[in-house]
Amino acid sequence: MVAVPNLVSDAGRCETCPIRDRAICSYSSPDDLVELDRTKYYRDFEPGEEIVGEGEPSKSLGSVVSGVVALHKSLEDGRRQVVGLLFPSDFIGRPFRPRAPYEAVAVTPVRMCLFHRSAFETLISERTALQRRLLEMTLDELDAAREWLVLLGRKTARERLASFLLILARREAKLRDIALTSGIDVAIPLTREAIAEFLGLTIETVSRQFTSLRRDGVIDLPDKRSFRIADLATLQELAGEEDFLIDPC
Amino acid sequence: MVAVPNLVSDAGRCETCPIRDRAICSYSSPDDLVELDRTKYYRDFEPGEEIVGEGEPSKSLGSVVSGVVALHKSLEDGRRQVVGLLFPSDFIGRPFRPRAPYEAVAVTPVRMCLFHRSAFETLISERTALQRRLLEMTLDELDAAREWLVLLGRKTARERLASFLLILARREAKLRDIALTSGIDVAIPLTREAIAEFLGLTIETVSRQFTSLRRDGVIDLPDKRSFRIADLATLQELAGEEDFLIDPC
DNA sequence: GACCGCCGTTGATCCAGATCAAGGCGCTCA
DNA sequence: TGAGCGCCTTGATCTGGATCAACGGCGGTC
Repeated sequence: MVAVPNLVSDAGRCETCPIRDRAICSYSSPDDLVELDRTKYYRDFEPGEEIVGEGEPSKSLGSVVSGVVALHKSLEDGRRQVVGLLFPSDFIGRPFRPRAPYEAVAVTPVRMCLFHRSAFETLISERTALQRRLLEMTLDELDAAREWLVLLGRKTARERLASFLLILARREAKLRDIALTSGIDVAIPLTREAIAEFLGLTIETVSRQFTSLRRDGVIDLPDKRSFRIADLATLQELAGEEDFLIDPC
Repeated sequence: MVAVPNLVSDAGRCETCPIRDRAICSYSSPDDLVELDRTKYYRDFEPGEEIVGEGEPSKSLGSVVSGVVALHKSLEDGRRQVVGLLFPSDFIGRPFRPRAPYEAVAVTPVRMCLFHRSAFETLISERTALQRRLLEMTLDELDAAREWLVLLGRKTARERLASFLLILARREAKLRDIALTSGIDVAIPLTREAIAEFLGLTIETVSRQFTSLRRDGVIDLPDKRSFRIADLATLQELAGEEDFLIDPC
């Protein structure tokens, strides 16, 4: 631990950024990029560390560079629901509104590319490419949230887990630039508890559904933090939607 | 019934529009407004009439001027979930993406202020006030959708109905420009079935919860299409969130 | 190398809400 | 005026997932 443990002094320039072509900056001109480069800063977070507090005024906002972030909302009595799962290139924060209506927590080690709120609000007002990209990303996230409403409102526990596993598998396939087929091995970056909070279930039910899908030959479970698709068709049928998208990269 | 029954030839100009100061045009300059006025057209829809089909390429998009619109998504076996309830000034449609991932249906008689897709995409690219406003409205809708995720993921049937009734009551209070207090009378513009599809419940459960809230002195039910708040504090406590917003007008 | 704490699994039981079933009420239309 | 129908309510029963409880494995630590 050093004095300012999480501030990354120089982690690279925008041109070589791994999320350059998918994040909020992807429509930005070289000229814009110089400005972004000057204004941005990186910060790292430990698993479990809070990135934005629920209802707190957040001073900064920005993109996930690496790792996984969960957005939580809670009821007073402690019931919790994950309302969003963010992967690299996803954007966190609400320009033009100081306080976030949810809590953002690092699920894995996370690196964020951040802007101070006021600086970002200036940037986005002046650089229309940024605004346009943020609008598109927000519309995609809204579509994804609405898909999730169907899952929470109407799907069974088994269907929910199948949907979740397919999201992870699609991400993995896209990342490794391979087709989504039976046999693919996929990492599960969440604990059973986080999965339960995401799916609107309890941890016990999630565990039982894992076991049940394995017993029925839909998936293999080499260990607790990964799975292998044994029967893609069945998994897709269970998930109930061909072109499901939660993570609109 | 005339030849073109739903097209409203001249229903007014933008300056006198009832949603002028809340809709997507609310940041638009007088100059912008002239352009909008020239491009827009009105169309009326009957209750039950489809405004946009699920997965269909939609040729137009625009704002709800009056009435209530529900956004539906369905699973193959017919399970349905309402993923959004839109009131006057809310915007329907997805610029830069031709097909809607949901079905929009008029719940009451509805008047829409519409633009042809290509005309709107040109407009929004040229007029940054429009784009900025659409971004804000989309961010608000995303927040509202995430509130709804908590409702569907974690709330009981009773809490769900209480949350729904409070949304209606807040709208009514704002519309009539009065404080939200016990005693307020509120119209219910939805059938029990539509409410059930919104709350992720069955029609029987919704009906039972209405009866139960009435029996417990939380609400009165003068008739099936309205209610009166008898005990606001209890209703709010049940809903579980002080500053709940689903309709971000 | 024994203890502890965390995470996940499994079993037993319970219960909120779904499902199945039967009317009731207020319309429209013949 | 009464048949038919849409909408809603109420009752009886069933069940998927929650809850309560026990335990197993595994990594860290003294």
